[in-house]
Amino acid sequence: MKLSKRKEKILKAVVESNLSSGEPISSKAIQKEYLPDVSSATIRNELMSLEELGYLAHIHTSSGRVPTSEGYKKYVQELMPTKKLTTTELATIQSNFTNKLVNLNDIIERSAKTISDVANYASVVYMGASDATIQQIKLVSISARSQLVVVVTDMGAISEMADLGNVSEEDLDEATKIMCKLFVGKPLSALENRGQIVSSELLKYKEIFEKIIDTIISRDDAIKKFRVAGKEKFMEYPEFEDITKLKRAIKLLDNSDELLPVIANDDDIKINIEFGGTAENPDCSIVTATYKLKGDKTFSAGIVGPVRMDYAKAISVLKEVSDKIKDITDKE
Amino acid sequence: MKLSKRKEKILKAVVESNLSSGEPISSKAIQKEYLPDVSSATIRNELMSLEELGYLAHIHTSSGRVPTSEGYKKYVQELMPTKKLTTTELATIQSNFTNKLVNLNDIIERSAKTISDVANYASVVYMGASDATIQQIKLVSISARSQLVVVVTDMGAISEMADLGNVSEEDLDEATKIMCKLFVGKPLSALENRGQIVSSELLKYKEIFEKIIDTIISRDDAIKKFRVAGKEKFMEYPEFEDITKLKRAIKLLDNSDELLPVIANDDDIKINIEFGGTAENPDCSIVTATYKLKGDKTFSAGIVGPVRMDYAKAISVLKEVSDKIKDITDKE
DNA sequence: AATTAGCAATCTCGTTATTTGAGTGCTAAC
DNA sequence: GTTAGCACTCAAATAACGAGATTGCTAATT
Repeated sequence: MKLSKRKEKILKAVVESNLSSGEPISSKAIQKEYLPDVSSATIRNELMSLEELGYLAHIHTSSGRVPTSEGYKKYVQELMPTKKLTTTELATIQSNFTNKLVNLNDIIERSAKTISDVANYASVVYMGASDATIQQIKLVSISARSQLVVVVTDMGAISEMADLGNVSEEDLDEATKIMCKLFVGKPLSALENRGQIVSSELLKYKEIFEKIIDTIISRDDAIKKFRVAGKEKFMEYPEFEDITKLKRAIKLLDNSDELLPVIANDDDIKINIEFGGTAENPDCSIVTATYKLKGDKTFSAGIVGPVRMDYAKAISVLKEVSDKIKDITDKE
Repeated sequence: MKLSKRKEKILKAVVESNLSSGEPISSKAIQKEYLPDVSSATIRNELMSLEELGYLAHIHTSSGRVPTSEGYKKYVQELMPTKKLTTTELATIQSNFTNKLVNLNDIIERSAKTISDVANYASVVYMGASDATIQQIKLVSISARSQLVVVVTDMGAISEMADLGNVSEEDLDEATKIMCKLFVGKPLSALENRGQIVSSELLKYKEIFEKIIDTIISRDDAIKKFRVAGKEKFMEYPEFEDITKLKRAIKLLDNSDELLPVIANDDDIKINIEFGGTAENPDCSIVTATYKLKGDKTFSAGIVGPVRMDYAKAISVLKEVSDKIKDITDKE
């Protein structure tokens, strides 16, 4: 439903005041600071009406109004001015992405940290793919009984120590060659269907291959990478001074893999906001940005903060960082 | 100074009561629960004496006694019974170290997590060496313009993407061979003194080498590995309900590299306790265990919790985990 | 019909007083 | 050296009170 111009103005006033102060606002204060042309009584009438519509709430009979989650939603969707990041903030982001970042792990770590630092809320970043393509496999002998298995995919390199037993340098080279021949260019999931691979060459090194495949498959970060940053930011907001609320919020981030949309449907960046978070976590809001990258990869970043969040800034930061990621990954 | 048997009993009672309840204890309660044979008045006299000696303190005229840091220290050093871990706890630790853990990073991560989980306090683990010996260097071509540099040392493997420009497969192999010839068996720090290496073979690939060396040196985790776990455990203790204290404690862990003794002087495990932590952080106690591993490595693990900490358990956990580490690293 | 002024009613918050109860420290007796 | 007894101290809980802010309603005004 469409609100009257004046109702919009008032809702905007309540939200923005709450955003900066965290406190409820009174009709008188609205009049003084936002709408000097009408009386506080009129504003009071409008407030009552907005409350009936579900956008505002009352703590008790005689204290000012606060926006509900619905109110915040309305504000973000219809009333919020787009906020440009300051040059300082843009510079901070820029400086975090100037260094060469070729390693995917570094990229998501840096992203999470940057988002959290600039927005000043906790953040979580995900990058994943439905599958990854194997580009290289190398076996490096370390000591008599231990070897390093390196598998390079378009999702980055996994290196993992393996205990293959006593294998000669020649056998190792031979095994490497065979594995490359069989698997390079294939998807990582091909390793899992090992039963289907029948190869006379494979037979000789069967035991070794089994171990290597086990080693790789056990790495659940091979095609999915999560990173959380800035949990401690919650401590800066009075909403979370109550330690039980703080605990709840932190717990939310510990299960962050359920927080982000991990599949992008669109080439364009898609912003989603959960106002008042989940049912168990009504104190948090979650802003997420998701999009497709080259090669069937999904990038997804989220900001988790209080419902009283600077949504405009959160969105700007997510967009800015997402752009940087796009730049980096497109170059490859 | 040696305390009388009865004073010892009373100090023990105060500490143990405080340990479990967190509250001050009164003379009457001590009588009832710990020393039914003497009157509360006698106990009061002893309490006064113990207070004069600096082991106990008074919040105000009429509330029970709490141990001071000195009191805790005395307790731990002379009065504390050694506490065996329960079979469940031992099993938990065991299960965390059964899987093959060949990767050093995994070891310290697992150690930190295990310590934190079993002791129920925050933990920090360090493993480092004055230097690491290079065992292998490999360059793996990923795409036309990017390569993976793998350097294996006795401190684990570092793999890092590098942008060496357009290098042919043959040149890469050749460069690998030369680097191995020059550096395998040498300490990692040899890479830093690159100026001293004059080699005619090196000249051809000078640019590549420079880049590789930069890549490796920039990894400060090559010979020093830190891990913190369980920061959120602080939230479970009433001492840290006050959010400013919580912040202080978390900050302490963020600078955890200053927390642990990073040089072991002795082959035997050495336990150290800072009662009442540092000057800026009088609410925390820090229990550390340090010892030498094979090959000039130092292992150091710490537990950070409230002064009112279960020191017996903390020490047992650190010892148990340290033993596991010893087992693993000795096997190599 | 919309707006406004006026006012009673409501509720929070800070202050002050009062009480209660636990615990100590001292003294004198054992 | 130990203990009983008791005055004294202090924190924490409770109540009472007033000040201040804000609403919601009603009646007057535009």
